[in-house]
Amino acid sequence: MTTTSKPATADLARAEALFHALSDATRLAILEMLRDGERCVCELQAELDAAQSRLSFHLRVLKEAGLVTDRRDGRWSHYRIVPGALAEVHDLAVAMQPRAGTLAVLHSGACCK
Amino acid sequence: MTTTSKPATADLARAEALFHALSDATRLAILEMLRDGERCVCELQAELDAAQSRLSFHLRVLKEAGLVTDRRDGRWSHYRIVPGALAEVHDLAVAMQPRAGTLAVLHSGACCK
DNA sequence: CCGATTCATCAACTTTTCTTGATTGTCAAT
DNA sequence: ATTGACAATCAAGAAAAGTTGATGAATCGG
Repeated sequence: MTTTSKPATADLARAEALFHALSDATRLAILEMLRDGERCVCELQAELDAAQSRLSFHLRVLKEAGLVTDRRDGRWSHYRIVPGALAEVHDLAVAMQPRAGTLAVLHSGACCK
Repeated sequence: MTTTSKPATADLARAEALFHALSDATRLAILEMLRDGERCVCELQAELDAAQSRLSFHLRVLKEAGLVTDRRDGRWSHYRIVPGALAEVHDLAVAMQPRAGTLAVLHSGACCK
């Protein structure tokens, strides 16, 4: 049997990293742009009106979190969303939901003595 | 018709706040404990082995993000997960997914000139 | 080869977030 | 009333994250 069990510390770290990568307006805006498909850095830069090094910084954060990948083509770098990444976030949110039947339950027994 | 449209800035701010609240190991651990139902602060404190003021700080972050609520009972504060909150995260993740048919598309036209 | 373009990286700085210890308020028991 | 327990809040410091401007590597066009 595989009931809803306690998450391993690895999962915790993964969740932390993913959510952190998503906790910034610039990065969310980047992901929003990438929803339409691949984009090169200069396009992102133009549309987001962000300094080049700032953008580079945020792209790196997204990349290290596994949310995007890049592809080099001559002088240009193209970024795109990693297919499964958002699904992972999705799954995390589901896994964090309260266990069945516990929502209104006032946790058995009075708390602290 | 209601196609997948650009998210309003309000949504962006909300997403940012939610993800930020979730981007910390202590807060994730708290939420994990609350999955079983309501808990008082002293219980969380004991199980998480965290200083009282530290816990209070994180509980406040979770509360301000709308992820938990508290209920005062005498000297004790009981925290619980806000039912819809995780679903909101879930929905955000879904809304961020690449638009249909764009995953492998190399964004029309070469980028920058 | 030379200059210009695209982008990553670095160091210095600013801002935000987290932690710690102390204080304060509230409640309950005696 | 006094005492002790629980928890929120505060101020100060430490740590992490984000910004900026400069430098350098790689690529392309002439």
